[in-house]
Amino acid sequence: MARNVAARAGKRPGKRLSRGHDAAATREALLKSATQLFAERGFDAVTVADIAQQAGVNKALINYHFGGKLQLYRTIVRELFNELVVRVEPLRHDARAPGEVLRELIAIVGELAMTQRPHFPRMLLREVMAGGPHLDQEILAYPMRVFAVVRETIARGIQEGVFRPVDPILTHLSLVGSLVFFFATADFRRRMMAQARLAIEPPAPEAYVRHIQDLIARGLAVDEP
Amino acid sequence: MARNVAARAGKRPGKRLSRGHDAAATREALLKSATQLFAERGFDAVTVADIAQQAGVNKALINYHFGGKLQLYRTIVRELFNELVVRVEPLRHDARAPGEVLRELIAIVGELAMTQRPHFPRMLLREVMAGGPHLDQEILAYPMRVFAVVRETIARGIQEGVFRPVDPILTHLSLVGSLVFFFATADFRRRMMAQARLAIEPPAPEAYVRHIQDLIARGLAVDEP
DNA sequence: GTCTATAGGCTGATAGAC
DNA sequence: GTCTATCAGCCTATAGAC
Repeated sequence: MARNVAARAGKRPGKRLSRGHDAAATREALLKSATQLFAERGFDAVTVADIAQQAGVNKALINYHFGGKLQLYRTIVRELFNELVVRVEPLRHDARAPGEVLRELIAIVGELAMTQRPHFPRMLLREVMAGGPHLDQEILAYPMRVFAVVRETIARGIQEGVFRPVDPILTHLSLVGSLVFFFATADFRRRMMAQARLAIEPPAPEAYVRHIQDLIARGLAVDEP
Repeated sequence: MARNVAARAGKRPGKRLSRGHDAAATREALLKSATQLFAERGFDAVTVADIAQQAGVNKALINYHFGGKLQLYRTIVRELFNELVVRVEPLRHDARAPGEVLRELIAIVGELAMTQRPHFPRMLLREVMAGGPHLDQEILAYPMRVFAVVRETIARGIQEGVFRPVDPILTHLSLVGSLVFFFATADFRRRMMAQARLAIEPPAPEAYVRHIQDLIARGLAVDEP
C-alpha cells in the first residue's frame, strides 16, 4: 500500500493537474499518519521522515502542504478540538433531566474517543501537559466551551433540586479527567496485559463509560430523605 | 545560585576527595532538574545540555554519574513509582471501614502530588502514553501493587455490604485517573487563568481531593432502602 | 505536485587534561 | 570528580530538476 489514493474531494472539478498523484489524498495521508505518530510519541520524538514514510509520500511534501512540521501539528490539534466542541455544544439546549444530559455528554466523549478519534485523548493530554505551547487563542476557547455545557447543566440540576450543591469546575475536571485518562492509557494496558501471561482482559471502553456515568450520577445526587 | 551545594549525606565520612565539589550534591542536582524538565517537556524534548545547565553542572557529568540520558530518566521513574507504592501498600492491613481506607488512599496520592513529588503525575502519564518504552519489569510491577490495595479494599466493602458490586478495575482507573489528570494538568490551568484576565481562580488541590473522596464514597455506596 | 540532494544546525557521548 | 574540546549522527527545511 505504498500509494493509498482515496477521498477525491470535489475541488477543482474536471481539472487534473499536470503531474503527481492527488494533492488531497496526499494531504489526508499526512494528516492521518501524523495524528497517530504525534499521539504515540509526542511532537519532538516524531520526525518528518517518520510521518512521510508512514503516509507513503515524500517528506518534502510536508513543507509544501502545511508549511512545516509545526503547522501540520497545529492543524491536527485544531480539528480534533473543534470536532469535540461541535458534538458537545448542542447539549446546552437539551431539555432532558440534568442527570440524563451529563450521561449523554459522557457517552459522546466516550464514543468519540472509542471510534472516530482514538488519538484525541493522548494528543490533548500531551499538549496540556506541555503547557499548550502550540495552542493559539482560537483553540484555547474550545475547552471553555465544553466546560460551559457542564457548568450550565450542573447549575440547572442544583436549581431543580436533583444535584447536591457541587462545585461545577471540580465536577467537570473529574468527569473529563477520568475519561481522558482512561482512553489515553488504554493502549498501554492492552500491551501490558498481552505481554504478561495474565488471563486478565483489559477493561472494555463501553463498560468504563457506563461506570463513569453511574459514578457521576450517584455522586451528584441529593441525599435521599 | 550557580553552585548549590547541599545535602552532604554521610557517605565516606571524613574523606574529602581530591578535587571537584561534591559528588552527592551533583547527583541530586541532576536528578532534581531532570525530573522537572522531563515532566514539563518529555524525554525527547529535553537535552542533556538543558539538564546540566539548570543543575549548574557540566553535561559530561550526566554520563559519569548515570551512564547516559536514558539511565538518568529510568532512575527518576523508578524512584517516583517506588515512593508511591511504599506509601500506599500499608493500607492493605488497615482495619478501618473500606470507605475510610479509600478516602485515605486518595488523600495519600493527593498529598504526594501536591507537595513532595509534584512532577510525578506528568512523568507517569507521559511514560504510560508512550507505551512504557523506558520501563523494566521491576517498575511495571508497581502499578499492580497499587491496584491490589484498591482491589482488596473494594472486595472487602462489597463483602461487608457497604459497597455496590462494582468492578474493581474500573473503580481503580476512575479513582487514579481523575487524580492523575488533575495534577498533571494543574500547571496548564494556572497559566491559562493567569494569562486571561478572568477573575476565576484555578481550583485548589485540597478541594479537588475532597471532591474525589466524596464522589467515590457516594458512587460506591449501596442504595439506601 | 513530487522528487532528490544537500545545506546548516543541534544532539548525545567521549577522550583526555587537570 | 570535573571540565573543555570535539566527533559522528541525525534532524528540519530548502533549492532545483522533472
